[in-house]
Amino acid sequence: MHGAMSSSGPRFRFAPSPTGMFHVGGARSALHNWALARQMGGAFVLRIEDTDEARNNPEWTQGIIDALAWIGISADDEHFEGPHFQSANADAHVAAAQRLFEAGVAYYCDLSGQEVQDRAKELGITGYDGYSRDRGLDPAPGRVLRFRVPDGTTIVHDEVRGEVTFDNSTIEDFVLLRGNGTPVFLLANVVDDIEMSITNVVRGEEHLPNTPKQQMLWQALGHEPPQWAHIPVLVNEQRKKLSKRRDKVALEQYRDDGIVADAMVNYLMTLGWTMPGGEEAGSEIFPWSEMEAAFSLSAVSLSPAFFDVKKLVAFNKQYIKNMTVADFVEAVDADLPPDWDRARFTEIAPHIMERLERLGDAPGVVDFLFLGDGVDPEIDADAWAKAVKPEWATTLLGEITEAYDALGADEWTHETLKATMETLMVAHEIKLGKAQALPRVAVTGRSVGPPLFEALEVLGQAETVRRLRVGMTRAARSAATD
RNA sequence: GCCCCCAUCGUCUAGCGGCCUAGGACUCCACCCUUUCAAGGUGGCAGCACGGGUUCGAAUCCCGUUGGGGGUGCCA
Repeated sequence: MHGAMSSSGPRFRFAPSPTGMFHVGGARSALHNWALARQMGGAFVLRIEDTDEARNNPEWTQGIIDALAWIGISADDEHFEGPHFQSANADAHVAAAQRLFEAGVAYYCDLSGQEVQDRAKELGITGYDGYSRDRGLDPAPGRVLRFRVPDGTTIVHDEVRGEVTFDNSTIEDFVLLRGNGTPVFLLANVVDDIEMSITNVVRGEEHLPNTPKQQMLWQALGHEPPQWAHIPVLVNEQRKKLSKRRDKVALEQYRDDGIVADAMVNYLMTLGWTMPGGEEAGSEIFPWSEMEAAFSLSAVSLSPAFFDVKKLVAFNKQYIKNMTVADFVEAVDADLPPDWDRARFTEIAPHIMERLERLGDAPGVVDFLFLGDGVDPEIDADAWAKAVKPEWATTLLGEITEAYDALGADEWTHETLKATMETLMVAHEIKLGKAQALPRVAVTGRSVGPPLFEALEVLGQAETVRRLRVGMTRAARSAATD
């Protein structure tokens, strides 16, 4: 699973914490790293940040790998490296902290969180005031190790935002090691990046405020900081950062909802970035290979983007429509009841592909073909009432039924079925659109569905005629009650 | 409160001083086509937050205001 480390190109990383479902924002970030690593012949390093919280991760880790694979980030690809686990590197984190302490750039403090707050309130400031900076405390249980933030300013060079300057006086002496001796994210993250020779950190904007701190750590540890890049966050309709509590953010959920992976990937890439050439093409739909080659951080927008499910679905429709029948049938297989005849489904598949918003909608539009012979579909009352209303409707239904019944087996094709109906309808001076209404409801139970004649061809002559006859009976009953 | 970031149609965006009476995509509406529904075609509604500068000329540069977002943990 560990990819080749032979490449000398840039090393990107994706470092999710295994806290559950895979966030769509994380997916976009992963895609950016993936595109860059591949186009530059570098590495995409997957590191699972499993410190604390979720300790037993095999399940979640596999979930992350599966989710990545779904959007095309394959662990088998030569550019893929990992997964590495942050927890396996705990000793190095502590050792780095130790070095920082010995070098005098970090010091111990015995104030509890509460005490820090109380002092701040008393002093009228916010955060930690550097109380223990010069107290020369030794390590001891309960004492935290803090970084001694130097005077001056820290300039972060960001590939999407340019230069961002922070006045160090606004950065408090932050914690490196907790009272129980364990490292915090800020430290562990930097130490791991250094150990894994990461050269490019591309992550969400929410990390921008952490960056000066991490940059100082890189330097204090004797390394040149990586090339930073902070991409804008994804927000909901309230313009708030997508949150697991309020919003539907799990990639897996969209997958289960019938969103095609390529559509998700394509849509995610349009958020904050525009594929060159899209305007001329009049479309934003592009194959991954082209987006991967064209993606550039300097072209990424600076503002948060709303994750619009409507547009995602529009993309999904496009992708479903453009699938091959074989791929489509394979993709919806899991959504189909096991007893449905796959061969029959394959016959009708081309006719429903351009009508679906989501893969999961497929069964619901063709279920009338899989009822089994002799089983009547459930007739929608409103649809039926509307279809029988015209005075010619019942008469025409009868004529069609007899004509279809009289057809030879080799004549049971959608062309003949259509031509037969057209011949009969002229006497009533109506168009095909109206003529097919009642037969459609009689056979399928609904007023909308796949093209009628194609569906009837698949259904077969015997069952079609049988249902039409049932329809005749029903029509007679409708007339009686009127 | 403090720090940082951001600001073009409802949404995602193109635009990087004159090509902009601001272009595309999604949504919505109308019409055409049509075997229902879709798809497709054509057209339409809709935007440079505001105020000052700079300039012959500003959506584009500068300043301010307002608005939004992110961060302010011994979470990651």
